[in-house]
Amino acid sequence: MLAIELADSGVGTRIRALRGAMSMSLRDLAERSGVSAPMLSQVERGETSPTLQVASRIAAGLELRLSQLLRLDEDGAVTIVRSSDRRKGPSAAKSGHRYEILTPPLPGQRAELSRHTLAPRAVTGGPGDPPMHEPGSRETALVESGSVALVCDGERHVLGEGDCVTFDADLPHHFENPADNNEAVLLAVVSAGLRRS
Amino acid sequence: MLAIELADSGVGTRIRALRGAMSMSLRDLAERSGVSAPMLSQVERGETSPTLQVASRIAAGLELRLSQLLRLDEDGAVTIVRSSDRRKGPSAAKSGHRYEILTPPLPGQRAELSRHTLAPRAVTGGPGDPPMHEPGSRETALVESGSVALVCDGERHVLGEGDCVTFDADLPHHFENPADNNEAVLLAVVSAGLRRS
DNA sequence: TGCTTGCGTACGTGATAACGTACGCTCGTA
DNA sequence: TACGAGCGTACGTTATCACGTACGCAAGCA
Repeated sequence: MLAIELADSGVGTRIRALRGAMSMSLRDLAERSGVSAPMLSQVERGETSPTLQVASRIAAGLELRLSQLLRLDEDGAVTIVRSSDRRKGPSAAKSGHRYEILTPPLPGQRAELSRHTLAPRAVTGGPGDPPMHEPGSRETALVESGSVALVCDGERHVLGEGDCVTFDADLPHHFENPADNNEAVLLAVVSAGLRRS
Repeated sequence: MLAIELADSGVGTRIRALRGAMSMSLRDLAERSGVSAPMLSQVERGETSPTLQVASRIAAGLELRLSQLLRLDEDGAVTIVRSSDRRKGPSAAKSGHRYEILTPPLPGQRAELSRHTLAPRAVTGGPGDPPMHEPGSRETALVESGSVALVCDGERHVLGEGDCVTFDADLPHHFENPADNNEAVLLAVVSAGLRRS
């Protein structure tokens, strides 16, 4: 009816380009994929939206996984967060702890990278800080400069510049800067726990 | 007819799991996605193979891109190219690229942190470098010092010091140091694709 | 010119995807 | 027990996907 360009998500154009790049005819790809040549033609021109079944077969004929084929036409495969354009935590007015999140706020993001700066004697875990982590998540922290103490589940571990620590992020924990004069900077990677089914 | 399990690529099961994780009913997702509840039910049970159109709408209702949704069920079937067994990469004798892996080789580790150093004009992806990443994985790179160009899926992105980029790590990609004089250092976080539940 | 070979696309038919409606089911609640 | 309210699924109809066939077209060769 009104399906003027509903199906045109760009996949068709991409398929045609890939097929051309492999110098295959519609019938060639038809034989490889098990999808009829007229069907391929319609899909390539965006006149119809194939089912996942046939789309998967088409991708296979192009020696791709369907997700790979589709991803080519989805923006967001590459996301750049400029140093000037960061999500920042609250300023370190009182706590002496400030941080910025380096990874974009995309769904499907499974690891979050953040940089934390601790003033002398400052401690993470103040009000406004990310309170806790999802069960099953793990955290890796790399000391960029200065010195940092990790207090995790009651135990205290002192880390020097360049040291790297990995621990279960769903345990109660916080970082401290034990120095009296020097700022400390650390990078934290929090990887989410696996989803339950 | 014979369509016993033709449509069962597992995506239905995955949709049902994701919907449950968000504690949504079929009608909830129906409203969000614009796909009827009975249709969703059939898709979830693998009784029918949705078109790319509706599959895309379903993914949107789950706040995912279709490629992300599909990728979750494809990783199990694919051969895994392990990045590296050793903790340290080869010395940068010729390529001008050396790296070290900062995270421990523990089972259950879902994010790997590594630091890469690129000599002037050096390029990653040489022989001995980790060739590619597991399907479904994503990579985040932070430029510690110098300047770096990311070439991902044919497109080139130039990053300055402090910039951070996130992209699908199973796309063909490599880093270059475009400078003639200065070394470049970058941190890379590779988060593995989700495994089957 | 005429024939052949290959390309991509219009056509008509059967299969099926997608919809709206309505049913059976398990809960809390009166 | 009765009764909504919520869930997921069976049913029948319509839209359309997917196929096989057949057509128009351009290029290579007698």
